[in-house]
Amino acid sequence: MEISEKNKSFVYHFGEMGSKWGFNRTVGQMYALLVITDKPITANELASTLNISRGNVSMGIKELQAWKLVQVTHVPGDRKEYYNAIGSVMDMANIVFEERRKREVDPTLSLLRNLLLDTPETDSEVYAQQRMKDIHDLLEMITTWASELQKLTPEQLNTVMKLGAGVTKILSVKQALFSKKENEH
Amino acid sequence: MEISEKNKSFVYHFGEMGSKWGFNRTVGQMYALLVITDKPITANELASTLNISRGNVSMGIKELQAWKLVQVTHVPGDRKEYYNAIGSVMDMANIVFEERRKREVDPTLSLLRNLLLDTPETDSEVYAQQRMKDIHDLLEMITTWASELQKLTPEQLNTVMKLGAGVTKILSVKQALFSKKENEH
DNA sequence: CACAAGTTTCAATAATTTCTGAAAGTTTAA
DNA sequence: TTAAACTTTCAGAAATTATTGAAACTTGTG
Repeated sequence: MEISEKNKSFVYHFGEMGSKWGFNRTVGQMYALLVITDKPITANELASTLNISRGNVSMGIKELQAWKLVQVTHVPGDRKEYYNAIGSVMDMANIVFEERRKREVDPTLSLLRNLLLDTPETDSEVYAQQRMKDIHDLLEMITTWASELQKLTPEQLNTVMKLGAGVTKILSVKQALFSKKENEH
Repeated sequence: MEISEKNKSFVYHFGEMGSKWGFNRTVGQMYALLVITDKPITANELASTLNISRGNVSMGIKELQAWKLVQVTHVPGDRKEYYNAIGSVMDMANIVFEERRKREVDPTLSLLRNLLLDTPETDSEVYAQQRMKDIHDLLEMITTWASELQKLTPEQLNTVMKLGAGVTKILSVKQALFSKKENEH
């Protein structure tokens, strides 16, 4: 499979980025290539295009499947497996966030809850626990919010996202509604 | 410096987590220890408490300072440097997000903008560019949102977070109000 | 200045992670 | 049932990253 210079720089860049987001370089490259390629690709094509071994591709695909980021398809009359990236870019982001929540945030919350169970004795224990509670509450707020957002339909989500700079305006609208309702009582 | 079993498990856990968030294990441990410790700590205390070398501490502190996550203080009549974690837990989260944006997202956006400059020729180029554009737009949206949220006061932020999916309700009300005003013209 | 009390640097080494490629495993079809 | 066409596995090699510790550096003080 031939790859253009542009696509090459995209693929290499996301290889490096991947390594900061929980994948290794080659897994990042494989996924990047799958994302920008229209038709499904075989393992051998991935290997030769990226100059990596066949075994490495096999393990990388396995990992991407564990992340639910790639799909296997078959071409009639062909025994090879064809791989492609699942869903829209937004879907991908959701999957990665969700999966990292499960792998990193959930165990952290569970540890923190445990550590927060019994009451602190000394001043320094009080301090440490307060910090742990702050971390716990922040993580919980972020994950709650994220899962709320994931409940929205794509259109609703889009509306909310486009809001951008307007968040504060919404707050004032809410304020207005709220005080109005209060007055009606 | 003595460290309780609880604090030890906190510190070790955040050492592992740190390695998924852009730090290495010992830097994560050092930071975790600084975060839950009330009074500032010396480099030698960090080294002996965490069983790591003095040189390692020196490099770790340097990195945490580059992230603007720790501060140096001095005790009168003492030549040693005392370190402590800067700000609230929310401040820390903001700093880490902001810094990762600078280091990872900004270069990615700049690469993508470059790749999107000239017009695609073939169908597969059109497809690749569309994907790159989707990624670009999503990253831009997320960073816009993040910087908006950072501008909010803790209370406002809390309101927005608690609002969650309820944002859409407010939005539809806003929509209604807006079109009413339009009609009044 | 000279020295003591500290911190930083960095070459060498250790630890960890990633990658390869050959062998083993699986599946389909004749 | 056999063989061809493919995929997976995994031990060892290579590459990368983290850590140590001793030497160099810096700074404050008598």
